[in-house]
Amino acid sequence: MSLDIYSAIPLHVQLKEILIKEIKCRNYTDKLPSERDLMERFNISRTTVREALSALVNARVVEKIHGRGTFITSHPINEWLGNLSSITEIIESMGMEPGIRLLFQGIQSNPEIGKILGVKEYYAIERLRFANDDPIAIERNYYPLSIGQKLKEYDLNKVALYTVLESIGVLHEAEQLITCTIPNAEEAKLLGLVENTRDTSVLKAETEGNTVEYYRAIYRGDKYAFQIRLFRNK
Amino acid sequence: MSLDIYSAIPLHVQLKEILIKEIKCRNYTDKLPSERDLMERFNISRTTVREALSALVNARVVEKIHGRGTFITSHPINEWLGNLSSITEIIESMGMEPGIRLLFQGIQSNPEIGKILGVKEYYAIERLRFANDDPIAIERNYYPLSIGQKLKEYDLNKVALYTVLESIGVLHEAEQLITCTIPNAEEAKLLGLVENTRDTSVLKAETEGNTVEYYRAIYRGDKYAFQIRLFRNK
DNA sequence: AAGTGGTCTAGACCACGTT
DNA sequence: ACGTGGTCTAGACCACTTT
Repeated sequence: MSLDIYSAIPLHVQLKEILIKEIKCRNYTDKLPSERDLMERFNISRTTVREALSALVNARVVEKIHGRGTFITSHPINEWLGNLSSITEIIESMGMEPGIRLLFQGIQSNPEIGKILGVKEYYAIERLRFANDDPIAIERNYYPLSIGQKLKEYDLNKVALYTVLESIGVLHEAEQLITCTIPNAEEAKLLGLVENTRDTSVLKAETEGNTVEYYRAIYRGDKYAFQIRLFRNK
Repeated sequence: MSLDIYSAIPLHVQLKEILIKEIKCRNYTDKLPSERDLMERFNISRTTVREALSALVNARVVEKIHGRGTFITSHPINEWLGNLSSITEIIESMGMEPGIRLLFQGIQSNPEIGKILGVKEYYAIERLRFANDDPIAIERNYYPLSIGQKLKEYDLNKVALYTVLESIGVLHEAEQLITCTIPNAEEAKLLGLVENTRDTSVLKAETEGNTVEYYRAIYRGDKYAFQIRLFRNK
């Protein structure tokens, strides 16, 4: 793996992505190579190395310790687990009935997403989430094709996804590839329920006298992931 | 306002703090000086300027637009205000009675915290927060000694802190130095109410049949601040 | 003493947006 | 054309940690 100095993608971004991949592949047990090592290995200046590392520090992927080195904060799998079923859990805890409708299931090849996942094609599942019959979010999950093959057999209109993943024994591999989004402002409007207030990160919906608020809550990796927080007003 | 090159505080940190101050004092209506302007004004390299600005971008205080300049995202003071009293507000909005008990008030000198604040000694206030007589959080606020001097005279068992800060006219300076934490797992256990579930960022408490959940929610500035979200389960 | 990250410089060229 | 931020270099010295 090396950098392409003719690429339009900045070197520090390229390096960052390589490091993320290597961390995910467990190439480092705990500690990353030193900044000067990376500098030599990729033939770039230390500033550029530090720029890449800064992004990772910022994304909480690694942590720097003065005089000791750069360390992987934790393998992010466990944290993901909590999020997988959280929409259902939170809706339930509000005394509302969670619902799911499958929008799409099959192979996709969006280059932007493929780049993040590190593959060309992937298995996508898009589902509309409900709380008391009110659509509140679009959830998207992306998996490697191998896992998608196994998912075909299940009725994803009813079953919680992570239950399926667990039952076919691929929960841990699958986790790293999942992204889950709430609607952005445009999508939300299409759903007919959301009014953009301050910025795209805080949305409000009025359903049956209940004000439901959405917050950006979880930052993961180098891209945003979203988790829903519901507040029932009264 | 200028930089002290002999100070132990890095130049980019000094610059960052000056810029924060100037933003809060409304010295800029919308747009910050260009990187090259700041470079000349403070006699530092552009790298250092960019390092300071990066921290502000990261903290969502400013936003950079390629080819146009660096812009203030929004005057961040109001948002802070919301957080200052948010614990009280949220408890009230749940129909519960908020309470406060002062645990400690005085000068402290924890090196770790001092480092964050950029001083050796600081004035600390630790308060236990209640919802319906149930302790739910420990709140810690740190201030420069000058402000602490003035805070001594108030009964912090009763008064909302930000009301005091406002009345003595130091709200704006104080803001940057406040940190507010919910109990970590260990502390929570000492409070006798919380069971750690998945990780330290999600805690649950069962009080009088109500399940209360705590979430890390808000990232502000260069350090973490925390905001509590309560969910009453029916 | 050696290795690590932290800070800082001076200068270069590129890409984008406004005038 | 000009000003802006974006990227990148090569080198320096400091502060902290381990050996």
